[in-house]
This record gives sequence, structure tokens and C-alpha cells, in this order.
Amino acid sequence: MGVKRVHGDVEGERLNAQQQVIEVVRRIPRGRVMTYGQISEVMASRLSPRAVGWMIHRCPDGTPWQRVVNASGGCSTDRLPDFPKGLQRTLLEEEGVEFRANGTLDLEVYRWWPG
DNA sequence: CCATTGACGAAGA
DNA sequence: TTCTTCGCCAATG
Repeated sequence: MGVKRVHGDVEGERLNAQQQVIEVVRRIPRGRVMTYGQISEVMASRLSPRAVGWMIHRCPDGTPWQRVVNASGGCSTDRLPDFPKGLQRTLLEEEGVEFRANGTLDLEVYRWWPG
């Protein structure tokens, strides 16, 4: 196994990491969620939770991004200025997820681990 | 190359 | 319990 790396290799790994994030997200069942930190742990590349968020931000259409929430069970998308408020919650509620009064969901109930 | 900015998260105050 | 601070790492100017 070669240790030396050229630009192409690194670029390839970056794209591969993005691909991995998308794959994990696509495996989350309807009505279940994962946190950014969970995805970070599951991935071999050890991408930081922060980087995971960025990858999902750049995910292709059809990716169930709404099933990824923060460690508190809240919708991080609501923090973005140019993003429809409440969209993530609405999409999740359509899948049967119920939110608590404080706007978060119960991870004890909805958290899912790939198996 | 350096500074700044996030769809994060854990630990302190 | 709420608010800060800091580490994290990809992307952007």
C-alpha cells in the first residue's frame, strides 16, 4: 500500500467521503433519524460532524436530508437565513415523527443506527 | 497560504 | 438550564 499521495488521490477521497455521507443518509428509514455525530462515527473516513453537515448541505436531490438532526434532536436547518423555516419539521411529521413542545424530537424514540 | 464561515458537539461557567 | 468556548474539517475569498 503506497503512502505517497498526489492531488488526484486526495481529491478522490474527498469525493468518496461525500459519497459515503449520501449513502448513509439514504439508508435511514422513514420516520427515523440520525445525528451528524452518528454519521461521523459510522464513516471510515472519520469526517468531523461539522464536515458531515457541509456534505449534506451539498447533497443531490432525492437525498432524505430531513432525517439528519443535531445532537439535541433539533432541526439545524432553521438556523440558515435563506432556508424555509420549519420545512424539516414538516417533512419529518409527514413521516410520523412527533415533536415535543420545545421543537425537538425524542432521540430515544427516533434515533436509528445502520445495521 | 491565511482568515473566516458553517445544516456540529462536548464541556464549562 | 441557557449561553460560551473550543475543537473539528471542508469550502470560500
